[in-house]
Amino acid sequence: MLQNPNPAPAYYQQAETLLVAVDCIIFGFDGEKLKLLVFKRKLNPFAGAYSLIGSFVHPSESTTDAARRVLFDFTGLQDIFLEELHVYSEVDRDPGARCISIAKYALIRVTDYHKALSDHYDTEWVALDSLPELVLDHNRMVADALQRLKQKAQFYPIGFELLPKKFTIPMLQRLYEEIFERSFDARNFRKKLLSLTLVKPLPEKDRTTSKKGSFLYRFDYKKYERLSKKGFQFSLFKI
Amino acid sequence: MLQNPNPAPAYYQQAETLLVAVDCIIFGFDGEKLKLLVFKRKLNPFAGAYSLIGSFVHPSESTTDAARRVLFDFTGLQDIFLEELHVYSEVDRDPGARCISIAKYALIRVTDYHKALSDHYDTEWVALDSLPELVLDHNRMVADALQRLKQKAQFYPIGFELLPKKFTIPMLQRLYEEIFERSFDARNFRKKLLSLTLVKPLPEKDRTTSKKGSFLYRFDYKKYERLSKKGFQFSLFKI
DNA sequence: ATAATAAATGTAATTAATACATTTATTATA
DNA sequence: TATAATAAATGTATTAATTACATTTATTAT
Repeated sequence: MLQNPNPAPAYYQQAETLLVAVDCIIFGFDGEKLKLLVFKRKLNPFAGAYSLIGSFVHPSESTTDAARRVLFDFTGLQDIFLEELHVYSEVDRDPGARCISIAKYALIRVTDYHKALSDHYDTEWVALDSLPELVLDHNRMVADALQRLKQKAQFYPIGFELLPKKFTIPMLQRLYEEIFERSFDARNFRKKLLSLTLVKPLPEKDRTTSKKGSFLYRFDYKKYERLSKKGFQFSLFKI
Repeated sequence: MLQNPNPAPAYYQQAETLLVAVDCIIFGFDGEKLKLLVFKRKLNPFAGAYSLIGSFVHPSESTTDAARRVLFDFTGLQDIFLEELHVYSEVDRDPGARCISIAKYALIRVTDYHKALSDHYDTEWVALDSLPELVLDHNRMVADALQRLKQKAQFYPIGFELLPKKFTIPMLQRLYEEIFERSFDARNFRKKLLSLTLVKPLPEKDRTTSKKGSFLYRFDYKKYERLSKKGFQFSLFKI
């Protein structure tokens, strides 16, 4: 990286600064439905209304730092899937101030979340198909994030971030059916998944959904990384 | 959208503001090679160095407005493909000031650019495989944009934004070979393209590259929009 | 012992992708 | 005016991937 040869503070000083926020679209899957974690605001502005979980970005942190900070504060979770969605910067998007928001979406394992200790009891999981009205442009952010989730999940194995680390094939199928709003043939789904050889069978069964029980599997992230470096393209179905 | 019921300026006033910039990764294709439009800085900071084309975001404009403003200033072009790439916000990314940059990539038709009158003669097209060193984290931005271009071009018909509106099939194939750094079989490429029925044949030929001449086609954006709303997924090849 | 339930399994038919060589239209040159 | 040179255009057979579809299995509760 070139180092600045002639620092010219005047160049920067004549530019105007803006408020910069991050807002997190936090998805979860309870085994049945896709859910969104929202925040019921206790304080102004927008006291009593629902909003995404967010914060202003401090000068001493990157936008990723800020997002991870609020995710930790609100869920107690670290090391979760987090990816930038889009910058929302319309001049009139926030009537309170000129503020741009960098939206990021996160995928969390609801099972881990339940265990995690959070000091926030003002968060709520809501079903994506019956979202409340959210403040500002947050409903738009959620709609965009959902579209991105669909796009991304079609060619990247990010669905596994929403399941417990040990999952069954029927669980994964239900998640895919929920994300893509369509059904899959159980035989073909299983066959295609196993043909990728990216899930490792475990000698254990999950017995919460049937008497027979269903074998548990684990996604092999290392193998996926190796293959994708060689040009492998993950996909479980053709549109 | 909920309107702010209790404006609370104090909430905003206690937050710190940041400098926000946009930087544009501008791709072009000259029929042979992928090119990047860069700016040779005449003034400080970084006088004499190469940089992406960018600007600070004014409080009175969105980040898209800002990007379109600089694109127009530097190329004279409007209505070009422009999409957000990523927010670069590492605390130490700019030694001159705490400044985040929203990188956007643009695809332009070099043929149009040559015609456009621009009052900037300090821009240069450089080949992507022999990029100069750029200021700050701009080389990283270009690398990320190139990766995004590959990803996006695989499932969206954005390659057509880099070609003249009337193009030949061999031209398109050369562009794809350049983007994906691989070769395609001319028969299979043509067959696949025509099977999508998204390019309309014209009764004209381009004779700049052969004595025989090659028929010109036009991409049918309206048909593509219609089909993609029904779930159609554009793709010219399997990885 | 039987009923009930979700999990697990295989094959044939269809569709899509790949590999591969010759002819065509045209211009420049002998 | 015949020939050489050049890039464009074309078809088929093989292989791989996707789809459609119905029965058996393991287990628990009755």
